[in-house]
Amino acid sequence: MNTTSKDCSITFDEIANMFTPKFSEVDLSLFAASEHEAIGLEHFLMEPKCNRNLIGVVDFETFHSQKFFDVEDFSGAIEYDETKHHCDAVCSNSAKEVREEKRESIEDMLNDNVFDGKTRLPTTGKEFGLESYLGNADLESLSPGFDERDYVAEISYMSSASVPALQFTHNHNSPMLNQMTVHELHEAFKSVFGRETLVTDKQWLKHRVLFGLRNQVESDSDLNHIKCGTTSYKTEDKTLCLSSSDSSRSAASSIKCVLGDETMSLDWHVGRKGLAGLDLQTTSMELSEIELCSHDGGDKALVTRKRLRKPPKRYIEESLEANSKYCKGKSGAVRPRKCLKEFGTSQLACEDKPFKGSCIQVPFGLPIEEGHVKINASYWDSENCRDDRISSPKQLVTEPSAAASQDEISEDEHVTRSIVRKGSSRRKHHISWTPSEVMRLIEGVSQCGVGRWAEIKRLSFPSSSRRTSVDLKDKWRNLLRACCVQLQSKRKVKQGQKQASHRVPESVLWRVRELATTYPYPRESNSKVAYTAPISSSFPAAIQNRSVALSTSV
DNA sequence: TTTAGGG
DNA sequence: CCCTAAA
Repeated sequence: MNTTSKDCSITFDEIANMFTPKFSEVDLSLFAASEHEAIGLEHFLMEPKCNRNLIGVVDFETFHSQKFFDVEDFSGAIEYDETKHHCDAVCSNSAKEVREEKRESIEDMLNDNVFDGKTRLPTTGKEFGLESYLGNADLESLSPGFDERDYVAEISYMSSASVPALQFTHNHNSPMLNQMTVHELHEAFKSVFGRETLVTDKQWLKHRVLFGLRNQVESDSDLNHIKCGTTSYKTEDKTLCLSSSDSSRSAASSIKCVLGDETMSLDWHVGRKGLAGLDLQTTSMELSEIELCSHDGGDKALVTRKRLRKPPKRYIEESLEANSKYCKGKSGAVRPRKCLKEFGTSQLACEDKPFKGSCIQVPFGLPIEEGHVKINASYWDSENCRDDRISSPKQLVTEPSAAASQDEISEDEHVTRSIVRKGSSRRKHHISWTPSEVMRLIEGVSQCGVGRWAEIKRLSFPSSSRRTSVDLKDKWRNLLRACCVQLQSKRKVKQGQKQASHRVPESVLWRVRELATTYPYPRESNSKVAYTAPISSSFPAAIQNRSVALSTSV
């Protein structure tokens, strides 16, 4: 957008400034159309009267690169049905109405299409026709009955005799036109547009002639393309067009001069680029590069300019991944295990950070954190009643009582809800161990022994997708730890009921201990065994019996 | 794949 | 719970 202020001297500075902040928010793809800005400005802004509404036009041209050409053609006296149609419709309104309308439409357009960071390249012919027309109408304060074919000439009539305020540096280098007198320019204008103009300003005439010529040339060869309105603006061969353009012989030569000029204006670059037959999208891309090149560095290495491409596939995938992950986490969905490896590091970044300690498996006997799912005594009381069959309607997360065989499902439900409750600070995929699971784990350990987690899983957690052997191992480790801690704390400090309610029932702990002694677990077992010895005397009879039964059953 | 162990 | 090394 800097280009705007550059290209358009003085008068446009203000406008450029107005744009600058907006553009900074948009992604670079916007530059795709920036070169048209210059064109559009050249084309329309030369008109003395148009300053006030320049913004709309500039924006429009800027961000609708495709349309630009059509606009050009339109003003260049091209038979454009679509445009005509709209012209007729719009012309029924008063000039002021049109102006307001156009203003609004352009603003909307900008808001909708530009500032969301995307330049909507594909546009329908109708859309374009209307918009472009409105843009022009506003500029020129068109009167009813206006015919698009006479558009340019009309501008001449309508415009005051004041000197065009805008000058464009890249148009100053047309030797031929520069040498022409006003009269000659008028002649040229006439030959190009088919009618005369009252404007006597040399610069204005020069620009008009240039653009008119160009439009003619392009329209001659590209009328079909233009008619589509939506389609790419493809030019076959500019040179051919020129020679075949008999509507203005002198103009043709002028164009040649321009083309041959070193300081060829950007729009000509555009035109040439278009020759390559690129489709519109590509073309606009190229154009943006050109624009950037010629204005930023001024170097001519147009081709080598780094493209402002869409983000690489990988980037997109990662973004999507992140988004979906985010959604998943929000909804508390249980992620399939498989995903773990696929998501790898990025997952780490997401999950490990917020986790940090707040998501550690609730250690039985330890005070449970605020946000955690609360397992009150009743939870375990019901558990204690008789082994596997836990149904604890009192759980905070009202889990429907279910048979042990079914609690996979009910537990899933429970877990899902738990996660939601836990909030964002919680680890995403934490699944609380239910009493039934713990009991089954203990059962499994008692039968298979510590360390045979895969087997335990097969026996006690069949078809459970969410408890892997690793999970069992971890849980067992945690149980041992909890057991140790709880017993220890129990000895040291006589805690009130409150804490007791959060504890894993001693029966469970005892069983764990029992099993631990039977199947020593590396490290933990050592320290624990050493520690357990003195306690064993305090075994509750009932539990002890059961523990013995369990341990001996293996 | 499973297990052990660190984080 | 996650991750990884080792078996």
